[in-house]
Amino acid sequence: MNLASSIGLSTKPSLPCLHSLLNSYIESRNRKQALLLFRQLLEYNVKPNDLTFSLLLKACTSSSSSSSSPALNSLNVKREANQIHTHLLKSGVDRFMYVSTALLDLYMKLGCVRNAHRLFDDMPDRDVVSWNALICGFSRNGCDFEALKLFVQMCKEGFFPHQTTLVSLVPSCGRQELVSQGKSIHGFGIKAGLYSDSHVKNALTSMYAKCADLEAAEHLFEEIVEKSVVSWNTMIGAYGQNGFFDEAVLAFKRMQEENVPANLVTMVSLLSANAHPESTHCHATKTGLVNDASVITSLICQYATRRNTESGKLLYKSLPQKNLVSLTALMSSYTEKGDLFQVMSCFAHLQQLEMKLDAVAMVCILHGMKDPMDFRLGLAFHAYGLKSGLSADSLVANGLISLYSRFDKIETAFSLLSEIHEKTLISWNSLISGCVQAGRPSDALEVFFQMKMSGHSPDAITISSLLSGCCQLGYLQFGERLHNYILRNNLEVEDFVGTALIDMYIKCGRIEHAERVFKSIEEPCLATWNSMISGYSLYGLEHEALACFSEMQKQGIKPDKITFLGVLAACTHGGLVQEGRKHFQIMREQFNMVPDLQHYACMVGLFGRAGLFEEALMFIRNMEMEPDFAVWATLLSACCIHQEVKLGEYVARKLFFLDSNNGGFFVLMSNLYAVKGMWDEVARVREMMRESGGDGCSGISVIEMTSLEDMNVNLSSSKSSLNANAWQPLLSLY
DNA sequence: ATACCACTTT
Repeated sequence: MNLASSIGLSTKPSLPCLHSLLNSYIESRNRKQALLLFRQLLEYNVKPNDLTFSLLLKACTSSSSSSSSPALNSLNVKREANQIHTHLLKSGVDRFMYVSTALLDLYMKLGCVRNAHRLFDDMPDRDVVSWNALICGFSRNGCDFEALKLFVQMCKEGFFPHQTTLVSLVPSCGRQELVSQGKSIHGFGIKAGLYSDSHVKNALTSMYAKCADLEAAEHLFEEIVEKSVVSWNTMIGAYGQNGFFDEAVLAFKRMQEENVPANLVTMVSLLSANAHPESTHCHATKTGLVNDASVITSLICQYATRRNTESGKLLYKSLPQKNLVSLTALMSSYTEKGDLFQVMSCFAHLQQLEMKLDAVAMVCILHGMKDPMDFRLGLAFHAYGLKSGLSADSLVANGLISLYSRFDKIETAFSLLSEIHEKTLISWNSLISGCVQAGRPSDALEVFFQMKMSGHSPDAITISSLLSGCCQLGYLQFGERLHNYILRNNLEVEDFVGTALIDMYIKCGRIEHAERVFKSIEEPCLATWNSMISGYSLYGLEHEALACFSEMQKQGIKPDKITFLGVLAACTHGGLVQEGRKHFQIMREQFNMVPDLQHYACMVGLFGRAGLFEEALMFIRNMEMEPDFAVWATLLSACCIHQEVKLGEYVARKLFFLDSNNGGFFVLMSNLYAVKGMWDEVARVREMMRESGGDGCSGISVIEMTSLEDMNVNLSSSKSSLNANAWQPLLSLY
């Protein structure tokens, strides 16, 4: 095929003419056309010179650095770079330092660090710019130590760094271990007079922010006289990355007051700092930035975390070029909502577009399967993972482990774990928390011992999973050992571990220990407050629960539905009718929450126990949803307390029609008749119970010996009463 | 003529 005709040239073109064509392709960022033109030039036997190669390389770099080109790292592009390299050597243009430097830069942008380094070594001459390109390349490809070493080597060889050198090198120090190197470079810049450039200050600001030294970042930022968009973006990002979300939004406002127009990075940084998607969306629409794919994706993500799937969907539709990241964000918002159907239609959409899942998208889908009905679907995606090779990815493997354990297929989860070559702590944690969530805490402990034997040390996630396993088993002693482990290893008692510890002590009957842990936490999070409130409530300490609730609000923590469940339960246990009414009202009116059935059941219990049956019935009538079994059962148990036979019978009938298999109400009814001495009725209920095949209630209690001495006594006196084997691993734990 | 700072999804 004649390439010339495809481009539209019929006669042998002159070199200047080709150069001006190349220039136009650079402007339109058309890498493909530039390459075609180059091939055509070779067909016509036109000899390219240094400028030709310079333009060609420029066309390649400018196109691949733009985010619109998804194939940045594709094999094709790398092969093209190699071919250009060959032609460059053949035509002897490699003697031009600037052309070789441009090629070096292209290699670095494609991630071919070794090729770039070799090219640098082969260069007969180098200047500061070649050194800069090399250092920058290493730095951008994550080879931070090498970048620093090269900087030293460059200085030793007598090249004096430019401001550009520093700008390229400083990002390599954006991690805590290298902060002192970063400070040295900062000092070097001041001494060497390379400090006037705002680029250097921007880079340093960002570096300090990444090292979590926000004060230094702020200080530098204020030093910048002419703050550019990049300076502002850096500072917004700095606040966001360090969790100072309000400050990020304030910085954005200041930026607007100083009339610096925002760009797409501003929007993205602002959104990643948890800014309101609505107002950011509005700003992006006004400025036209909403047409940018990365802005749209960030918006979808932010809407997703707020479960606004509708806006996410609309935004996704507005994308001219669909991409997997946006779709994953959309899928995760459906996952959060528990709408697996929508997740699946996203997947179907993805297949229509002939896109493939990546590890993140796969994990997102796996995460969405929670219902036992979804298990077959889970198997199908496991198969997808095997066929596509995704299941080899550690993220996916861990996702599969927790999927199988969620469906109570612990054995499969075990074998998946055993197939992982390099088991990470995360893999072990997936299985441990999977076992706990599947209600198999003993298996979780078993896995934990295996993990210890394979040489891994537990982290906060391991510990908190195991602690919640202890709750299920009532293993106070093991819980205490875990607490000791935390203290001995100086693990931070933060949100998860703190809450798990408090829960464990509460469930194991040690409210005073729970209290002590709670008081040791400086800034308890919502979940921690919730645990403490419902703990007090469980122990019948209603006044402590209410005091805790008001203290929490004083600290500026906004309660959620779970908080109110604890608060209402406390009122119910303590018979605080007025307080209960008040808090129910606060929940609805002040916090705009729609109560769940559990909240209603609590209130019905509150009224019922106080003997306010009329109010209880009125309350049920006014509910905005159908009362469920628990709501009526609560009322029935209140009838037992107050020996309300007539109402009890009415409620029992309701319960029977709601769920005749749940025999709990037979027992309640029989108790009610027994209290009243209505023995014939008792017999009748017992008969009905036998007929229905239910056994009333089956329950288990878990208790634990309080000290090792007690246990040893028990073990020696009657071994059969306690499973000694179960304890052995606990005793030889550390 | 060649090099540079700010950036999202589990």
